Amino acid sequence: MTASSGGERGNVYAADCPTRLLLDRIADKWTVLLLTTLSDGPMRFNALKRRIEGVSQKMLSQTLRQIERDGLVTRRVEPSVPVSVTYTITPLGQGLVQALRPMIDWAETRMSEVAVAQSAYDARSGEG
Amino acid sequence: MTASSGGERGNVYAADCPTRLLLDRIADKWTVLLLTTLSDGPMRFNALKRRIEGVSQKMLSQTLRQIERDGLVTRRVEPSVPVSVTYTITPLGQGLVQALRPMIDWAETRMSEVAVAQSAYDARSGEG
DNA sequence: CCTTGTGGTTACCAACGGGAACCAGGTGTG
DNA sequence: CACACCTGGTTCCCGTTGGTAACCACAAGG
Repeated sequence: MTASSGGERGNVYAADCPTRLLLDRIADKWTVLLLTTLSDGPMRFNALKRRIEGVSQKMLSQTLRQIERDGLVTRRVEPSVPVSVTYTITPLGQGLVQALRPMIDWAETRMSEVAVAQSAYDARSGEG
Repeated sequence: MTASSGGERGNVYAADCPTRLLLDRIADKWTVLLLTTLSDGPMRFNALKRRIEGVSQKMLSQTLRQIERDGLVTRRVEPSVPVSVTYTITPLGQGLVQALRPMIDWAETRMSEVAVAQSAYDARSGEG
């Protein structure tokens, strides 16, 4: 093991550690997809819904509320004819997106290797 | 928006995109905690259970099975007296841990700012 | 009047996750 | 020999979570 690689930094392993609680929240698929989408620029509720395939209104409003509370996005309501709600990423949220980028890059570049590993695993467990 | 920041890289927004499926899997709290723990060195089942507070045997074995299938860790069974099962991270898994590190660092350094934002939000929604 | 669009909330139900019991197989103890 | 105990799981039960779809309010358009 390469000395202090992953263990003693803060204490993410304690269930009561606030960093762990935050990590539980940002290591969430809808949060990641929403933040990366919003890092492209402000977007309205239904635009987000159309952009991110498979997200339900429920999870969309719920996750948006959550990341708004965390200070990662701001919610602006324009009292126009059909009321228009725009979500904008904050500098704090932009910082998180930068931190998430390596993970997304990894998923994109290493995906094929993972697929190969999965096939090998399935073949192994198939034969016994 | 800073040109190609978050949108057109692959197409993580399509539900059928394999990268999105992989992202859904690695953006998971137990996966993140397990991989970072194992990046410190091989560890046995119950050692992992003791180290990561709050994880159930069920989720532990389930998540370990999953990341083993993904080629991120290897599972070695030693037929010793009480059978001993050791999990070791693979080079592929180590690469992912490196990619996850910025996210964890962000959580640790920006946590206080998030806490402030939450208090502000709660105060706002409380009064109005 | 009904339909379309906005941004949600709510009811209902399936699926996921946690807790604890149970399992297998050998070891130590009385 | 019976019994509890260690290992690493799996299974059962149940509560919480998330998905589906309906409903809400409001205004424009036909």
